[in-house]
Amino acid sequence: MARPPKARDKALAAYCALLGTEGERATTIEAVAAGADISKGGVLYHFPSKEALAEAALEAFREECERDLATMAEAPEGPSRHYVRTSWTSGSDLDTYYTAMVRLAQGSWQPAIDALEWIHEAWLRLIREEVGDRHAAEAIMLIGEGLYHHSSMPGEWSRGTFARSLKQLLEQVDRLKA
Amino acid sequence: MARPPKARDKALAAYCALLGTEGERATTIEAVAAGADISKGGVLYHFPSKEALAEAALEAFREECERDLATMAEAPEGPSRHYVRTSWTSGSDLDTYYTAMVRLAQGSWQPAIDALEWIHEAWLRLIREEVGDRHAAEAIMLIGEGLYHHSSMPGEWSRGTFARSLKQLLEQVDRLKA
DNA sequence: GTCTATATGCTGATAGAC
DNA sequence: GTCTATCAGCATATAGAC
Repeated sequence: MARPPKARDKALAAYCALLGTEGERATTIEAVAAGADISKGGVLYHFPSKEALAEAALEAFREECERDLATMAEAPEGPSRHYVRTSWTSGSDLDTYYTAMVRLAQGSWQPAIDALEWIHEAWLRLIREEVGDRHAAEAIMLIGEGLYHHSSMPGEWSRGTFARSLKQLLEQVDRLKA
Repeated sequence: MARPPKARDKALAAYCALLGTEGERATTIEAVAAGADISKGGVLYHFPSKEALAEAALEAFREECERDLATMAEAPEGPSRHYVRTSWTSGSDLDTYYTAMVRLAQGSWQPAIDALEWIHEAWLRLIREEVGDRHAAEAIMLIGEGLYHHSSMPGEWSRGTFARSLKQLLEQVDRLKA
């Protein structure tokens, strides 16, 4: 796994992006191949089954999470602000993998459900270490989740409304921290 | 439409429930028929195509929304608390239809996207009329959205964590209102 | 109004050429 | 490693019996 073939990476990226933007139903192997600009056979060489794609996405997600937890724990602005700010989908790798995991969990794929529970628990723990009050920490986390939920939704209204408000929303977070 | 056949209602309910619990991929006409305890042909008599099911769900959603907006506007506890409290999925009709709409929107179905933008805008307007400050209102709405997002997710952690906290989360809402 | 049986097309996966 | 060709199975939808 030192240097995975480029086609493999492209296919995995296309798979995650498609899940997020088009949903599980539209995320066929053929669509993944088209998105990655390779053939169906090419995809199935690197990922022998469709579930293998999901498993690879899961592993990549876990790796990005470890990285994110480290950054969040040491963020100069504090974990709460870091968490809420980055919940507004910015197109980062973590965003893409997280959205893909949510779609897979919504399709009742147990490994994704487990991974999401694990990361939510970890995120909440970091926020709570900063904030102290358990329920203020939960409220802050939920603001982040709400932001994610809106930003990962198709349509323009959410984007217009909350993108403009991010800075002031972080001030609401400060009010809850106090 | 005075008294729609019972089988029709059962099929529509099964369709919405399946979308929420199992996802779009698992929501096949056969699964809907099984959930409603009728045959595939029976489903397709009342809903000539799969999209007809989605359209019926959309209309039912809109009706529930009108009802909810009226209740929310006149809630003795105030729109904010009402909104956040009912965002924690209770199994109401609105919950079921809303979750179904979210899944359809995530599958890029434009009518669902439009309907969700409309209701979010309406909810935010009511909260803002009570709260005054635009960004406090947005934060409150996002707490509700976060709650919905967690409660509609499979898995036990969210349920255990937030179900116990609802009362104290409403106190956080009060802090933001002030 | 509801059923069974069937046609058609799409999706996941395999085989084998290059 | 990547492609094309092909198969088996499944999902949507239709036809027609009851």
